[in-house]
Amino acid sequence: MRTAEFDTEFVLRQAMHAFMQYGYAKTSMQKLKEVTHLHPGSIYAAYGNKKGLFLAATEQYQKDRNQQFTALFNDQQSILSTLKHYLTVIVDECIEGEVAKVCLLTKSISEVEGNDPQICSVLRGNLNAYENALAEQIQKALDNNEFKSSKPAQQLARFLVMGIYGIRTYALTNQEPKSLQQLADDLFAALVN
Amino acid sequence: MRTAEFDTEFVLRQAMHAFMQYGYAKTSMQKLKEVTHLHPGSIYAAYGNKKGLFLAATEQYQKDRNQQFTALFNDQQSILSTLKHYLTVIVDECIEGEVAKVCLLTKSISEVEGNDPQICSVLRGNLNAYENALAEQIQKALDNNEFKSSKPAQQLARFLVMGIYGIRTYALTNQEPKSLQQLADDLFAALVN
DNA sequence: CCTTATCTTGAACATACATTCAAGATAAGG
DNA sequence: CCTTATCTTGAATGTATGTTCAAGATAAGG
Repeated sequence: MRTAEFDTEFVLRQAMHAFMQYGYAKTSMQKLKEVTHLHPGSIYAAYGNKKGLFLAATEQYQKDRNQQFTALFNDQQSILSTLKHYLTVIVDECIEGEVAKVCLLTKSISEVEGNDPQICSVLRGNLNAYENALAEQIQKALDNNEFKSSKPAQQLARFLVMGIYGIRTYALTNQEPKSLQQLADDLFAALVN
Repeated sequence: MRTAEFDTEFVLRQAMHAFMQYGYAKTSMQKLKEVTHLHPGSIYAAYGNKKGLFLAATEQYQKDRNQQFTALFNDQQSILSTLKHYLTVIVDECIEGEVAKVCLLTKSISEVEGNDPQICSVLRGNLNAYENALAEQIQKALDNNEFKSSKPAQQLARFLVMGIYGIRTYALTNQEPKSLQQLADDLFAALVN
């Protein structure tokens, strides 16, 4: 008997960042070996193949994001002000060069859409859950009378995620912080009006 | 002396669709050979390498899109109603299964961002030109008193392209036509309010 | 109609890729 | 402390990749 030695979270976060930087196809097993400090045998024993490692890394990504999201929205502030702050966090992510910068889920689904239904379905599920989490917060804000809207929370949440996806893509064409922050502000204003 | 035999537009459009479907990395020269009906020697003689073919296909894509854009906005309708119609065209593109479906420019820049500065710079230029073309139309609409806004045309155009990028990405997670059209309507409403 | 420049053809090449596997190492159970 | 199950190691494998190149085909110029 013997137990595995490597730190799963470390391995998955390293893999996750590689996939974010290079994309699914262009992240070679060679690269994954390097960043995880694992030998092929260990990777294949633990995750089956490259796709398995990717899906595990996606799960870790989702976990980390959920934790960040929950931490932000479980503070004592109003939901609306937290939402506004959340948008600036996303804008900052789009700017800073070394880390984060893109959303693993949207980047990957854009790449593999139409080519790998299995991966797509997992990513779609994660992104739908994200939309629902935002809808829940918006519903709470409406219930608290933080703002009024003629539209249901679900529709507002959909508009919000559309805007977030849009900002992330726009950031690939224009990194100017002022432009991105202005988009975030305009998006927030459009949401609560 | 001898002149090339193949139809450039056919070749580039075929390559363009392959890149749209599979992405830059996953579109093999094998596939490109098949869809263009060209032998490697001819491709390499005409375009240098895979990247050259991709850039040429991108140029063709931009030409085709410009033509569509100009045709739409040069009709006799008001700019605002044309814009509204343009958004439904985009929504339809996101839905129909066989053709178009994604924007070659945003899909590609998302894939190669951080890995191929040359391709990125070309794509960024094309996307900025797109934003400027929309800004021009919005400025015209403002000049014609089709609507009023406290924001300059450039800011409105930026918000609009953000929304378009967002709709396209959102469509990867949810293909329901009603949802997408509602996003387009909400986006339009946010723009002109 | 012959020459010559250029295009077409497709086999060949080196490289990079995802994956496998057998040998060696090591921790837990008795 | 020995056994054994499991993990680690890294060389090896077969395939797919982007690219090259030399031979054959063909259109234009004189």
